[in-house]
Amino acid sequence: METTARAPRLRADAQRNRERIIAGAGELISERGPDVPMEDIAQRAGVGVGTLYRRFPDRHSLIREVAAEMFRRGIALAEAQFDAPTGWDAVVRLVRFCGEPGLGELSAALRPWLAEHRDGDAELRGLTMDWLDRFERAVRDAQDEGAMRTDITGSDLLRLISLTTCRMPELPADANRAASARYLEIIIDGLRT
Amino acid sequence: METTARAPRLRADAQRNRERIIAGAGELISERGPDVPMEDIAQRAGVGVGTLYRRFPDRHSLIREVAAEMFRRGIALAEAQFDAPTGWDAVVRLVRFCGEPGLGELSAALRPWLAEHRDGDAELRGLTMDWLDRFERAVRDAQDEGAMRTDITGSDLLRLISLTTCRMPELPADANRAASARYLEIIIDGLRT
Amino acid sequence: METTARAPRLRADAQRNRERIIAGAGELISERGPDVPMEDIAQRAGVGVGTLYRRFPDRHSLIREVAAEMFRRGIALAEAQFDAPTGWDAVVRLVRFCGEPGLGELSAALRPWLAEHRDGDAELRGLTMDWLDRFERAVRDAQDEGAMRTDITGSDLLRLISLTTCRMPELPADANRAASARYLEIIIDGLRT
Amino acid sequence: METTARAPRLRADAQRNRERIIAGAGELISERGPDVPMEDIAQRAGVGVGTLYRRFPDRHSLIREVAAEMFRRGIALAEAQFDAPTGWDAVVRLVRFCGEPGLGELSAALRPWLAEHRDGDAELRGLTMDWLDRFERAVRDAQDEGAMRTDITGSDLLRLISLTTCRMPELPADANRAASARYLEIIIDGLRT
DNA sequence: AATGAATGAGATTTCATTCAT
DNA sequence: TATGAATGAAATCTCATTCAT
Repeated sequence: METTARAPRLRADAQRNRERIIAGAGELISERGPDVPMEDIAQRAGVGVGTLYRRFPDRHSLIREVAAEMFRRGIALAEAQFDAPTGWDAVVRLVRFCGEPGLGELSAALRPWLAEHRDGDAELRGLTMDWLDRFERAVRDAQDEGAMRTDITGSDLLRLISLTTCRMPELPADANRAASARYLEIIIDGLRT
Repeated sequence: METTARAPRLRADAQRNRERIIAGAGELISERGPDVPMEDIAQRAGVGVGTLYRRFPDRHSLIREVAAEMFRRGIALAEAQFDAPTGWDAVVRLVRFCGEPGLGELSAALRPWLAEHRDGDAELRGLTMDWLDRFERAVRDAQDEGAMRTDITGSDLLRLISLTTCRMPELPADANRAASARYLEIIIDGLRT
Repeated sequence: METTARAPRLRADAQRNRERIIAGAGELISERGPDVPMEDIAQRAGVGVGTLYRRFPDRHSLIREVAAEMFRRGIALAEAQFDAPTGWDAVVRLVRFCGEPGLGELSAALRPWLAEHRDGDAELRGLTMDWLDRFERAVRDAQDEGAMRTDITGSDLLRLISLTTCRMPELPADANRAASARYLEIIIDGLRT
Repeated sequence: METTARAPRLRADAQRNRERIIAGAGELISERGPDVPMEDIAQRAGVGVGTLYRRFPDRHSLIREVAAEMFRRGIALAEAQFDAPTGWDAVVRLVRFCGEPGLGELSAALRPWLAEHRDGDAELRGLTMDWLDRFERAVRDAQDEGAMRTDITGSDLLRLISLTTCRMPELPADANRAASARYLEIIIDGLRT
């Protein structure tokens, strides 16, 4: 199955570059926000700027793709949870996935950008709805099993998870890191019936 | 008592300019992030860039002041709660204050900047500690009164409040707004013993 | 009387820069076409690129202004011919003006650009119509005096004048120059009754 | 007889590519000037850039060939007029040929490029001289027959023909088209004795 | 002191040309 | 041989900061 679909299938090396660009861009955006220079992104991916621009005509379309890919990963993961032993396990895995440093930081860094652009972008809107949808379905399954408290919706839970990754500037850096892990466990515990 | 401390007290109009710049910068940073052009900030404040630079030698020192002022307002508010009828009332007011759209958005927008710069800036570090401190004191007072549950610290509460203002890009804009208000009430309710 | 009108009147030095930019851009475009680097245009005008861009937000709007100014000069000249002793003199002056190296070359160099953009630009359309109009009026005056043959319209004449400045690549450069001067005289002679 | 001369005769398909490139480049240059991207030229010709560069080592040599081919076609046409019933017929055909939309526009678009490069390029110089030569010979033949006025040389006539194709930006697009056809007829009529 | 013009370094983007597939 | 991916130099454009008015 294709990850990116569209367009007349890339040559193997080009596809590899595309993936490295998306991955590298994700890292850099996590570290330094969505304004990080295109040149740096190219460098991180080990390609020239030209290659970056051949794949993504401008910064906007690159960031868009980074965001889209992030949601696609989430959706694929949710999809894969069909074979999880129980619905509860599926939810726990999804929650941990969202809390992973890579993903949590990226999604925090993209939050303002997405708030600005999501509504004008049909595909992105579709992806976020899709993601939210599967996430909520997983939650409902766990609730139907009786394993998870029922006074919380999927989107409540997503919001709670974001606590995990946001760093409070009132606290020193290590206090933040410690708190994040702690919150993740608290949340998972708190979800049990 | 001086609001701004330091420096040889400004002429009245200069002081007014300074305030308009800080206020305007706060708004723009909330709307468009801390990279918004200096020229736009000056315009929003109704002054020329020259004036902006006369007051703040560079972008860093301006943002720093915007952040500092934000904490000073919080500290002043906490201070003023000495006369609140009960400690619980004081906490509720502080929580609502943090949830105010203006403030909540600004602090969300400044979060990455602060995470990056707070540690190298003694005054800012002092202010955040001071703010956190008074906030925690208010919490403790309310807890001592027996009005507030005791398994939550001041910094836990601050983090919880941030749920109130963060917009989830998975949700459409109005769903976010609705959720924010709802969370604020849930949090306040949930704090009661 | 203001040449450029619009906008809140520029400071004296800024106005001077604006004029130097337009003039320099006109020269460079004549010499090297409408694609000359903006950096070179700035340099020719003795300013930094930044200044160029402050005055003209992008290449398009600069070229547009160069073209507009060219037509404004033509219109002003036509206007000034009210006091020419006879209508015939007015026409001769206008014809020579169009044939002047500065103007003729610029208008030749701008021809493709204008063909592409004139129709989408109301002000430019207005200016070209205005110019054509006054030119034709001058022609009619000379014809009414009986000094000029009547089987040629203003726009025919304009087209003829363009012969004067276009260089035929089939001929060596000096043959072209010689031919140009010769054509100008032939045209003027040929217009007499 | 070879059209392209030089080089070790191309394979049939390579030859076809070469021709499509020249043709496509001619069209694009007419439409968008000699700076049109190489990638677009390749696309118009239905080949990859690589193929384009295999045939023409750089942009200069491509445009050079487009121009050369244009002159070669003119020369061939003039050559073919040996069998025209009269010299006058030959001239009329040549004039119409130069006025053809495809050719007229291309030659107008190439004019500045040729003015810049012709002198440094012996083959191009030779071709233009050759073309001019045969054109003038045709004119002389017609004049010798007594069918054409004698106060006009071949190069005057070429210049006149350019009136036919040049678009005056002072006029709207359709006025230009109408005028072009009209001029062509006027010129042919005007050439008669 | 206030203004907004000027500057130029740096970011974005394009495209001629080379080279791996 | 044909293709189109990769490259990087050069162009466009933005904006923090300085400086003349």
